Amino acid sequence: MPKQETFYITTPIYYPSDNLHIGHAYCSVAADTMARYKKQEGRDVYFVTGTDEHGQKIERKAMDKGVTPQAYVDEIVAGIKSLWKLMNVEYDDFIRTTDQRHAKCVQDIFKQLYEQGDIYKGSYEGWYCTPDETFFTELQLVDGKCPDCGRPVERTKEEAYFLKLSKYQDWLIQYIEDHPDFIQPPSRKNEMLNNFLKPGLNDLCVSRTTVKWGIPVNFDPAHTVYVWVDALSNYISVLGYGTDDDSLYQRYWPADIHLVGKEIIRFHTIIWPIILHALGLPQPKQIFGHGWLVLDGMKMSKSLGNVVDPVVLSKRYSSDAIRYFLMREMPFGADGQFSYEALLKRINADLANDLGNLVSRTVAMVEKYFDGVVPKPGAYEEVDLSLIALAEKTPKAVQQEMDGLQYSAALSHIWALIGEANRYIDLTTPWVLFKTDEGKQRLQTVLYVLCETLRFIGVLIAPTMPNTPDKLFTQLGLQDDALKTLPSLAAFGKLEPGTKVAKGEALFPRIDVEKELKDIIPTPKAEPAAKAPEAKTEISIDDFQKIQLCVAQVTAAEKLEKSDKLLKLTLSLGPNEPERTVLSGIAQFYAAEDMVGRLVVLVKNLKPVKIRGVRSEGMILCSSDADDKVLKLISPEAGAQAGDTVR
RNA sequence: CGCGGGGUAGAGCAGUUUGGUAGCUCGUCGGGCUCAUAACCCGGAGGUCGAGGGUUCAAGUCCCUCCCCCGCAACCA
Repeated sequence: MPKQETFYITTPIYYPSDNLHIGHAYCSVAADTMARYKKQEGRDVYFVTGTDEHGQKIERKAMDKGVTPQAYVDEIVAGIKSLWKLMNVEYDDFIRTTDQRHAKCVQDIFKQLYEQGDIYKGSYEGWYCTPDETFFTELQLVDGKCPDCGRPVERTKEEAYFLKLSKYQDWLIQYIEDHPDFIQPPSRKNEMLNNFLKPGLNDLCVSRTTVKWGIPVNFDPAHTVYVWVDALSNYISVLGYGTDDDSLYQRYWPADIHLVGKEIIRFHTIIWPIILHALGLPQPKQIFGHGWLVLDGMKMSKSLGNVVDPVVLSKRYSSDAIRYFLMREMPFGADGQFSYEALLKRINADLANDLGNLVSRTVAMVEKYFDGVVPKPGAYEEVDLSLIALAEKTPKAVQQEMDGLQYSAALSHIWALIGEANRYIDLTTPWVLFKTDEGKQRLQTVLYVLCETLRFIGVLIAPTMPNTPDKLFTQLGLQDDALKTLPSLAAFGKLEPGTKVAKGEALFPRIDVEKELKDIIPTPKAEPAAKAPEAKTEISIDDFQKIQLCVAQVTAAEKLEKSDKLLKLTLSLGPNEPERTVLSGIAQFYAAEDMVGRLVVLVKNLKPVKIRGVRSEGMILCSSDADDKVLKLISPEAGAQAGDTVR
């Protein structure tokens, strides 16, 4: 038997500090769809996903919850695995960075790089936040303070290991330029070259002594392997690289595609190739940076509270519908809008009306006109041949788009065929044919052509929608698995006449969009606390006392660059408290210079947020009219002192 | 002058590499059909392709200038 051509595809390993959102699902569904497609083509496919479980953030989250980091991630990972099951993401292996096999591999890689001089011991100079036990670079600081807690930081040195990125920089530039497909889409390539590679690489700090939740450096246990050497190595540790049995590594490496989000393409196209090159290993064939699903123009993130839960959606509308939407709605590689309205309209228009209804009307006619038996076709006429020709060329068109990871374009070819099939019914008017004997003869051919076209469609949608083809084939009465394969689409007409169809439930029931939007938009997870209290909602004095208000004096003010509305204010809270920085959206009403010296009312214990890179520690009170057109500062009368309590 | 991406009908997008009547989906308006999931099919309306200048017989597409939006350094796909 000839050796099958292999295909190795990966998703990033996700960071399980929290449950995943629809954006993660987007990436995994894309990888899964490609894996299924390549399997259909007959390739020997290996598809890997996993989780990147180390680091301080998880350490802290676990501590807050009062559990061990391992227990914490175990629970999240269980949720992630059940999500993939729900969404039919069928991976061959799931790698966790806390797996023994992974840790061993990382330690070996680290050691080898150290021994050959690509990793060296140096010192990491940075800013240290003592209460948080965290290092930050100059750039990470916000106003010279800790970006996490806002407290002052001190300049400190920490002993650390470094990876010599600089040594390989010229090689990498050359490699990227010699391999135009290495980084996809091409815009990402330009970004990497111009922004990072050409200005020059700094050596990368790859160990920490302050973070304990990680893989220890085995020859220097005070150190923990930090981030990227740990995370990126998963792509080969999962294949058993460096172990006694590295058969998977031998079989599948180099990867055909690393699918990653655009925010981490940098690490995958700079650090990872350099690690591999230093180890003397071949490069992955392609790194594809896809875009983001954005919600109202905003990136989806937990902190913004605008995440969309794929579990809720999949359970409510079926995972096939969600998968279809994700792959169809936006071109892969670019950002795309997510909205519930777009989702529901897609489901109705494409899945219920076009596909579902086509199946429904075809099967219904076979039942009505031929007692449910797929008829035997006669001679094809022009109208038949034109649909047949389209059906026959669609697999090829789909293949071309899939090879370029253009999922949306691939699906639109399939839907063009669905559209033509619907049109074909109108052109041939089966209900008229049925009225005469001559017409009935002709009707046999028409319905056969439709049934066979449905077989084509069922096979073609399978990678994107794994559950639907079986339902479709069952209705068609198609049993023979050999007719459910991609190669079986080589020629039209393989469907055996004589099989019995069975009309079943609607493949995709129509959704009442307006009603549904009302039900789903205030998502189950929406936080009522985020809303301003209604006028009639009464609160107790205890509730009110949770809000600490105080008088503050503006000591400095400036307009925030690139912002129409924001002023950056520095506030004094009296001699005993540190100054605060607060952003306020009043620039259209107050000039920065007029603010200095004013007394304002500050919400003191508001959770700090980072806005446009600046940390805002509180909020100052204003009155506003109904449309927020007129804002007026609330100021205490003369005589109040900065730091006074307001109640 | 930091870098990259984007600005095309009410909404969401394709088209820009290789200049040649501006296209798709949804929505909207009108018609057809009755096999079907109030579905399907046909047709119409709706765009100074961000602004200005240039090259050309011809520019959404090439060149120049400008404006606006988004992202950009370390564990957010």
